[in-house]
Amino acid sequence: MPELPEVETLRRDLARVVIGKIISHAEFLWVKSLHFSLPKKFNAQIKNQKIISVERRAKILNFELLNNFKIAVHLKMTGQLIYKPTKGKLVIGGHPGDPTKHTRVIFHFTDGSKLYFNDLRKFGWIKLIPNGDWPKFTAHLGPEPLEKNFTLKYFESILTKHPKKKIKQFLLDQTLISGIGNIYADESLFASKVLPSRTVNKLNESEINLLYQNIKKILKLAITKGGTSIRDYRRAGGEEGGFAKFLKVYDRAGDKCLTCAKMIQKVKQNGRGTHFCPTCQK
DNA sequence: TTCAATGTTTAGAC
DNA sequence: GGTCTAAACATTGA
Repeated sequence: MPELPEVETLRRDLARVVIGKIISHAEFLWVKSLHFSLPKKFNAQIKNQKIISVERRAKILNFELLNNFKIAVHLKMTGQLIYKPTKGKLVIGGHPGDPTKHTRVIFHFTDGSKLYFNDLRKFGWIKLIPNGDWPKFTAHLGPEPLEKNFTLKYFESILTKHPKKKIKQFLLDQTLISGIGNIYADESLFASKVLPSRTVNKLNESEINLLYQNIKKILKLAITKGGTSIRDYRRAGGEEGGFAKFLKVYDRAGDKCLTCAKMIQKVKQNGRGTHFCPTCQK
């Protein structure tokens, strides 16, 4: 599921409803979502703590606590964070307001509202990170593509350092740029008329410039639409994101290219499903 | 029924 | 070291 636009959408959704709330405790239906920490220890640290902000770094979402800890959440492929107000219903398969069979963790707030962490495939994780450990915890992540430090100059410099890599795998490398995943890699390459299989050192100056601009443009647009729901991704209220209908190649294998009407192709490239138009992309 | 596919990350192999 | 594969896991659709 979630790439930068989806996590950012969730961050905004959740910031509106959980800032200022006090956590009473977390309930673990699947303890391994905590990875190698223990529920007892985790709960001791978060009990009665106020959430002061909700942040995002790459595809990681953080709940900042007043005691200088962060609850960091990675949704990996199928994670969801669904907020359930004290009153009112929530719409996600089944009875409104109930946890699903994939609910792994429930955060309980003192006002009776709840936050469900659902994760079908159980790849996602929740960790408690002291603020002081955060820099080294995120040290491996490249710059945010929508921040000022992601300059064209930087983009060119990392391209130069990885001349032999295929451009799609380059875009997916979180140590170089953080937040791009399979959907937005394919979409950015289509918009730039570059085949995913192209080698980095074969890109010309105008293609590099176009790709740089398109990455930012598409990520921003996807955020304004609330991200892309293909299967599992949901916003904090349980709704689907609105960007799926704007996809040009991702999940459109066999459909007509919207530019040239030829069929969109799908191949497996380095283990990832990869969509492209064989005519428009060179 | 069986097999391959799924939006991520990373340890381990070469 | 760079680069690639497989694995963490459950479900769905061909």
